[in-house]
Amino acid sequence: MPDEPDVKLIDVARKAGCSPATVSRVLNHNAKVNTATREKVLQAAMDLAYVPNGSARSLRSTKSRLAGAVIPTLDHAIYATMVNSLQARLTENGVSLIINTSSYDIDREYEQVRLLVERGVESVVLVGAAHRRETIALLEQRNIAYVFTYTAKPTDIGAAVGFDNEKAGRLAARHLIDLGHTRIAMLGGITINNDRAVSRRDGFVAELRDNNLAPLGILETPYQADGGHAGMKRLMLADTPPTAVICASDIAAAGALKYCRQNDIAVPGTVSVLGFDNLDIGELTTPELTTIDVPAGEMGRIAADYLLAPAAQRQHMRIRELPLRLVVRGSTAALLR
Amino acid sequence: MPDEPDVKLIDVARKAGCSPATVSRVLNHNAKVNTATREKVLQAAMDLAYVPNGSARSLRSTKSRLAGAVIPTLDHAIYATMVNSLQARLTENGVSLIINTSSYDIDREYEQVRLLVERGVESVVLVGAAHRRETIALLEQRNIAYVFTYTAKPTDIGAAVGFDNEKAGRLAARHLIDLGHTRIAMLGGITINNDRAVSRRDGFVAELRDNNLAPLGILETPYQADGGHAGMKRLMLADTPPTAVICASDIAAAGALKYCRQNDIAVPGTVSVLGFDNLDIGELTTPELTTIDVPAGEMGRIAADYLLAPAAQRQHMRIRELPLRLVVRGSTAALLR
DNA sequence: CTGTTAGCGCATTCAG
DNA sequence: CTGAATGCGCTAACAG
Repeated sequence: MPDEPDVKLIDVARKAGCSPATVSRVLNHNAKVNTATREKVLQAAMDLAYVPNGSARSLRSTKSRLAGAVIPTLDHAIYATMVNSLQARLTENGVSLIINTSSYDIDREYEQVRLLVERGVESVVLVGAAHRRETIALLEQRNIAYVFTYTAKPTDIGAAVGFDNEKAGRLAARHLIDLGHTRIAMLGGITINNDRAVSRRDGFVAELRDNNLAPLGILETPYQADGGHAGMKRLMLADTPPTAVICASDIAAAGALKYCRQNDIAVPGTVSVLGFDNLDIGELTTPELTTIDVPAGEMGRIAADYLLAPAAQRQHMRIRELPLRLVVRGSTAALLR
Repeated sequence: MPDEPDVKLIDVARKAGCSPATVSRVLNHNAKVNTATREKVLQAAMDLAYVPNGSARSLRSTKSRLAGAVIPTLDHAIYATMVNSLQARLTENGVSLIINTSSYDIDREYEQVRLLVERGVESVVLVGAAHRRETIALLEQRNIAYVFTYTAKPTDIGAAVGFDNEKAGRLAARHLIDLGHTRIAMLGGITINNDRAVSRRDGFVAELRDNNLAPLGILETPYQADGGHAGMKRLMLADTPPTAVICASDIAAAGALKYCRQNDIAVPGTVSVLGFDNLDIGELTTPELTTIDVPAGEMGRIAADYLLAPAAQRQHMRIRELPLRLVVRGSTAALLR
């Protein structure tokens, strides 16, 4: 099946016996076109298996129906889930999504955004509130809509949909304090270039301080089971081991749990473990994980709605703080005396 | 910062004191250009923060540097991981990736592919070997490179990178047979529109038959923990419960494990449980999961390499069957008599 | 309601 | 090595 010369709009016009403009009208903004000719055009397009040329279309109309997302990685469910719903919502509205990953590196993020701009995206989804000046400047200058996710902290100009990471850190600490713990450690995320991890840590520390407590230790660990495992080991072998540990993610928490199981450390008897994200895995470990729910899917959906909204309406949608929810399961318990 | 009128190639030319053609040459195929003027052009482009217009570029050159992927969902690590490495490899080579999801529906898949064609993608990644005729015809007709993943079964014309799903089914069965099991059930994936689940089931049944065994039951379950939980329940409450169960994925297997734990059914003492995919979660359950490794990341990388290769070379890369690996951990054991 | 005209921004001929 | 000219396929004005 050799490639027949691509059929274009003008071929459809010829076959339908009308002008290219009319074909364009039928295929697009549905401006008033006689029903009879409309049918003929549609028929002709069908017969010829016509597929419009998006490049030509964008070039002429300066509308690309393209959006971009730059996320740290797709290899973590919390981002994959967000992108999944973002993509679904955008596609429902005829917008295609280009995805790029930054590996948590804001310089790479900038490069990727540049690429997206080059591709002609009309909107961009970013993660977090910390970005290079150039990134934002570029977006502003090209008049591209953008929104930050996983944060509720917009810049002067940017919008945000997500949650307050500091509150998240406080919420976690609060839960453990309420259970009577005083020796609380954190197995936090890597804070370099990750403003969300920073805020959560700060919130955690602040909440302890407000209760005249100090963290027993703050370790940073990648969002992986191994990291949680190794971190828990360090924590539990210390002179003064914690009675409660806040983990950067459910994955890390599951790794921490594994360390405890392997070493006959009772959870939550000896040490309480708190996860973060509310991933599926939290219900599959033994004990099941107490965690903080991150509404990833909803974030994707809302981000899409924001970007799809007419520019005028966007003003009123600039901050969308989603509620944080503590999910209490079996891995945390009151401190035994 | 109001939107200054977008700077275009001709502006760069003016600023650099040369013709647009020269600027184009500098920015692209690096055809011989005097080093001095090249520098001036680069400088001017920098100063003006010039970003080329991709649409115009593609329209003129008929090269879009765009690829597309249509996968069932991003909400399952096995696909997200593949896409993650696919994207990384493509980006390294200046190709952007548009992602669409089909929800395991080949009619939707066709729609998405059409959209991708419209966007001008030069190559497409699909999952599995079962697709609508129209999908393949469209790709062939437009001369778009495409590759199937998670399968080693190419069509007459399409390429494939993945593994033999029937072998996977057989491998799973083999492991349990070797352990002395005869009452073996399957908690398989939904087979509608999923040729891979079909093949794995067929391989499973075939291997049993080759050993004069018949499956004790085959249930279909979505790739979720709940499904595994519910399926395991049905299986274990049957008149003749199995002594070994093959699950569609590690997620389902983890759900099955949970059911057993809740009901004091010993794993692997009373029943062995075999997972599939080798996700992180497999090392975090109790017991840890015996599973079959699916090289998702490698698939993405290889698929990218295939699509990036010059058309001539692709002929020699059409099938790439990756090895399947049984990962034995604690959830399977020899049958006790 | 429909056709005609004129580019969108760029890469590619073809001459110099 | 460089410039001038010519559309890529389509849609937005403007007439009719």
